[in-house]
Amino acid sequence: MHAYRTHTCGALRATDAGQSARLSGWVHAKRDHGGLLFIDLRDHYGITQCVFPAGSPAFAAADAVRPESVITVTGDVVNREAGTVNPRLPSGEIELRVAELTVQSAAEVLPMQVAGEERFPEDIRLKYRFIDLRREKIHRNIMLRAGVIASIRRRMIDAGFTEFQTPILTASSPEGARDFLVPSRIHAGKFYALPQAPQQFKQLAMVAGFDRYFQIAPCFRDEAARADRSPGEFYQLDFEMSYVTQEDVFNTIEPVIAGVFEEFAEGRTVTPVPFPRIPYDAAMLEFGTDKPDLRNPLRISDVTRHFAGSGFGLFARIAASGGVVRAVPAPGAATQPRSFYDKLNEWARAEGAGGLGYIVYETDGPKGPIARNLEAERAEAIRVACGLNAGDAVFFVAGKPDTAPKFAGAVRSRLAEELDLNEKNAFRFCWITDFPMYELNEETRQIDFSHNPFSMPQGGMEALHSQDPLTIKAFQYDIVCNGVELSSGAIRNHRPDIMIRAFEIAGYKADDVEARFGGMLNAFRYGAPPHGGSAPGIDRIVMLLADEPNIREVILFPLNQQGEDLMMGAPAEVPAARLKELHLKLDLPPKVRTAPG
RNA sequence: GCGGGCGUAGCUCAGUUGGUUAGAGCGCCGGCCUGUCACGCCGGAGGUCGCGGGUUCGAGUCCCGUCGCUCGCGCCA
Repeated sequence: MHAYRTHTCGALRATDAGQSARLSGWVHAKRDHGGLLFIDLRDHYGITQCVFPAGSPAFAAADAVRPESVITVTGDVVNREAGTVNPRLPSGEIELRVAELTVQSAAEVLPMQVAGEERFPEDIRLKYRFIDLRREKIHRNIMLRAGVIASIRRRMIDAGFTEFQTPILTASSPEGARDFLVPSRIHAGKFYALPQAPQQFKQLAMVAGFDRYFQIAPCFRDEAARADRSPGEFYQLDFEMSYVTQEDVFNTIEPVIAGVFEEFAEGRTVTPVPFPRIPYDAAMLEFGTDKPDLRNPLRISDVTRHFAGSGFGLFARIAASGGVVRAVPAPGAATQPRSFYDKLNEWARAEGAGGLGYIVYETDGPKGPIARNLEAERAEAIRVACGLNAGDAVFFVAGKPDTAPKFAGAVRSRLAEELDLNEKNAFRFCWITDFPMYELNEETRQIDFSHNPFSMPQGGMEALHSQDPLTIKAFQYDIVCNGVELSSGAIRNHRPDIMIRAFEIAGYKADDVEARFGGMLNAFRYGAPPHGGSAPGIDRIVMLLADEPNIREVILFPLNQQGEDLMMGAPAEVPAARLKELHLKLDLPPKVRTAPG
């Protein structure tokens, strides 16, 4: 018989009754009945109940063993008597009658329990992650993550992509977030940077003629954490394709994403391909955000013209001074009590809005403070414009064109929650397309790139010379699922002349561009294919599929919000000799935290 | 960098208007129990109420500061 096990703890069934078996695993739970003792033995595969009858030699050993100790037990597989079968356990028809018990590793008293569903504080869970990961939910999440990544690899390879590894020790990225730096020992005073994304490498792979690249790529950014953003590092499905238009990219990656979600959907519905394509401007109008949750059926409309010159003075004045009025429908809300409207108005004020006006369309006409001052035909026109019927209501957000639409988006989310309108058990995807190439920096009054400066402007060189920069769109797109931005991508600018002009508009001189992005520009001078791609976030995909609001629930060994590894003790101080070797001298701020607590 | 919330036993939490010896459940230790399955029952140990200062006859409770955790803003190709 094998030294540790003949079966796993999830393997034995009624058909195995009569055999002898050896199992190894953790003591999940122990139930001592005096003359009879049960141990639920757990491993990666499942749980098997082990019985230690009175007087058996293993009884005393079982009595002494603490939960989460690792033991090996040998005995006979027996059918459970009628009435003692556990239908919640796959192995619940049998149990192991133990004759021999060996303790492989005795556990000390635990800082947190594995059995049960008690919640434990994050710092304890992270410090004892190896115990936390034994718990069913997170163990399953990590296995889900592995399954998702395997599925992505299979589907990408089937779609003709090749996986490459790009450097981890590389040069500082030209844009975006703060880099993690690694000092060079050989080159005094110089630093490597960890890649924020393999952006330039994948583009260079296209220039090198590989046609379709992908990688489950680690990315490093020295920025603050959020619930849906892990500090320091994360993974993305980084991919790039040559000789493609934006539609080619969409048509290629949609089946991969939809396929992965369908594979792990477990009864939840997935948007069929092709995913809806929503231009940025339309998204900002209808949803008040560039990452709309399409499970929410509400659509915002612009009703500025209905209030312009109307009897409702407040909105008329806002309309006259260049402001906008946005309408958020609230179907069926006419039956809501007055407190419903008051509560929302209070919330709006707390959020910094002036308030939240509304019209309720009763069977005998429009009601509410606004309706009293608004001409009946205008109220009727708004009803028609918003597609409302008697019994519905509509809320209004009025203000400046840059803030009112976003707040209307918040109202849309809030109303759907309050009225319980969001579709359940669904993954609703869309593409957001046609992002603006540039935006006006409110502080400096200068024109900045609004997203990636390496995106191809729509209209190419001609647009850059003839159009108002703020009206130029880029071939830049996001995938959004249930209000979560999964990825952002673009058709890249592969033409040095167009790139220099694009940077010129954003205030960069040609020399600066050459100095900062010379490597890539140079590559584009020796024959570069038109190319584009994207990079969906792996962690966020798994979060959605696992239905977890916190990204740390889908990462094996995450850092805490302060970017510390409480288990390994990172970051850590290093010996003076190592610093000297790296030509570094510390210049610490006055208050240095030496030890936690 | 800024703001909200939290901090009481190993863990989850309760703790009245500031009042005398700070509680419960889980866990731990001991005892009882032959069919439980997060077993049950009885008993026990376990506390610098995050830390420091202040107000007060008296502080877990009020005030100030500070530290930690967490959520958000800034930031995030």
